[in-house]
Amino acid sequence: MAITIKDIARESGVNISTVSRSLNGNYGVHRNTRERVLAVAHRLNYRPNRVARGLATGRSNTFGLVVSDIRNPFFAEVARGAEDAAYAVGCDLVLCNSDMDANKQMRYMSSLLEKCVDGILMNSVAALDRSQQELLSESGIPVVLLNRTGEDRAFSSVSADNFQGGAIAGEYLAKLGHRSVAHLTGPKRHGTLSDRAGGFLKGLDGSNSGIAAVMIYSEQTMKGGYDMARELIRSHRDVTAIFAANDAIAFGVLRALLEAKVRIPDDISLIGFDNVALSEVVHPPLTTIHQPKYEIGQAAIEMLVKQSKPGVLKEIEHRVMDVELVQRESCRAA
Amino acid sequence: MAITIKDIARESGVNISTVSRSLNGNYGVHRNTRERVLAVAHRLNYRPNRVARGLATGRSNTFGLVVSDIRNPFFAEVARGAEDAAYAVGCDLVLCNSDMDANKQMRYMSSLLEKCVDGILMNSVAALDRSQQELLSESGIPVVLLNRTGEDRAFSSVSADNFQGGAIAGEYLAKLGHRSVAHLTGPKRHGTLSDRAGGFLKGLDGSNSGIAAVMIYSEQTMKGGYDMARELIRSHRDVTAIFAANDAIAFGVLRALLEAKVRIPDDISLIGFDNVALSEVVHPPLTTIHQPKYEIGQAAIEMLVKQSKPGVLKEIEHRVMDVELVQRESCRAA
DNA sequence: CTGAAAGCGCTAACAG
DNA sequence: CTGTTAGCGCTTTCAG
Repeated sequence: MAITIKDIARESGVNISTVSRSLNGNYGVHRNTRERVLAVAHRLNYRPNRVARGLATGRSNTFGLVVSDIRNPFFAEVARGAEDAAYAVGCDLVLCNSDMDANKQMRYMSSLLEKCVDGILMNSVAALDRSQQELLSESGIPVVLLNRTGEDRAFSSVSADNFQGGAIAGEYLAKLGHRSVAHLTGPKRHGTLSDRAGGFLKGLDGSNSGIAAVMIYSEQTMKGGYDMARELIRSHRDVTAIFAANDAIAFGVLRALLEAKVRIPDDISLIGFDNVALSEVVHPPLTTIHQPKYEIGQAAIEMLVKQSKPGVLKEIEHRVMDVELVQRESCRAA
Repeated sequence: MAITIKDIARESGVNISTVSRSLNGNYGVHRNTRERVLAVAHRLNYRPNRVARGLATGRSNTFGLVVSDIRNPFFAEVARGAEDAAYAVGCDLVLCNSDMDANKQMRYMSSLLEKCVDGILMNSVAALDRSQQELLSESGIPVVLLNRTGEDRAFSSVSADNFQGGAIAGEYLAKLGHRSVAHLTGPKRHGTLSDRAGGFLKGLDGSNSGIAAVMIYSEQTMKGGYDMARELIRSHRDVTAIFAANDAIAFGVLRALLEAKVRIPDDISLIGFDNVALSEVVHPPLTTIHQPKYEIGQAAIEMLVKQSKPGVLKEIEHRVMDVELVQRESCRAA
């Protein structure tokens, strides 16, 4: 049987509420009493029961983290930032993998609410549907959405400045003198990716040189990148630069071009987005747009912490983080 | 205010204990009563409070997962397997990153115990020290160690068959006709890595051809691999094959050899260990020893689930998972 | 089959 | 400053 405040109360000859007070805040309790109590607690190797405390206070000091798949390096990085931020304030994180499956996501949300988490950080399947929105609003629990700026205005969000990132990529390629470029990306209507595409076009256009951009849509994976690149070199032999909507796509492109004996950057320049760890490992090291993944996770938890403070009226907040160009070796002047 | 069994009891004109019984499917309640109660619960959109239940039952339906860093693809994969297994039995996982720091690890263990988790899965910093062992044993909570077979016989463990994996690598290289090989690995005294090294020597030796193996020790990271490879090609020009103790090291080797214009596999063959996702993406695709990461996480949680069942006397269990050779393009006959 | 009642371990008024 | 007393929401004897 674990030892409880009751034991330490008996042992130190005070009431359990005095023990509780001594253990927690510095409210009115005599120095000597507190020290005695603390000593006993230490001697008995007391370990508070956080479940009981949670039931009594209504706060669990736990946040839920719902990502599509923790194996995705992007989310692993976000998760690490989130976990560190939670650890810093004495909270912990329960990990959920939704696989972008609306049902699973719903089940996880229920489960998290039942556990009385103090907040939820998630990259939702898509804009939340009505039942999910209701579930969350009614619960009154703070939520921060990942990569969902703009939509779901009912909830806070944090994401990178995807539009700006796309624009930087476009400007960079234009400045290097590329006049025939391609953008390889995921599904056409995908918030994050659409922003990158829009920014890219805007960036290219900034040079006022009437650059043509061929857009190819597929899966936002390495396989998708591989397929799109093969299609591209078959159908558009004049393209001299490619902007891949994320690094995974870029890796697929790398592979396809390598197989086709198209040299990077000599024949075609390539720029990615994300700056995942591997991007500096591949050959040639990938020039890409850095997105502050760790900081995104961190910021999200900080928002949750702030919003979950009792007495704080939670106003929704949209935070967008800066991105930046990381020049490596996959791009050169046309 | 969330609705509780009290509300649904009042609403359906029965006692809360009947509600509890109906909800939990425990027998001893009339069909009609149960159905009526369930209907009301549904109508009121009842959501059980798992914290309260946890306090009453002493079980939290939560497991702790302590890894050094979730950004390490190996652990991300293990975590995914673990999370899926937990999800399957209605439990969830709290994620902890220890950074291989004994203090952090200790803090996390305390925190998990305070939360009354039903079990802990962890890759410990090293053999657990006395205070940690005591803490865990006294808590009586089941623990499964990752990659720690053999040591800490006081706790269960699950890991890949590292010795066997090393042996396979050794046999493979020997069979390809390599007579001068090198093993690039991490710290000399590292359980997992030592097993791989030992297996490797054994595998080479099986060919009875007196193969010489130069051993180089450094960090088990890409950087370590890079450094070791540079040292190797400077000091041992005769080596024709390298066994990297893990894929990260192998990636570093890849990079170093590429820079030094040493061709793989034409000049030097390279084999890794782990079979992380990237290993088939790099150039050339890496031949490596596959280790069932997902299954390891899964198996570990299953062991925890079994051991945490009330009434089951927990006997420690050591499970070692099979590994296998994945032939790709980084090795060729000498 | 169902109700009453006693907690699980801790916090938080409210008295003194 | 400290003790008393209610609960938090749910499970679980024990009666009936």
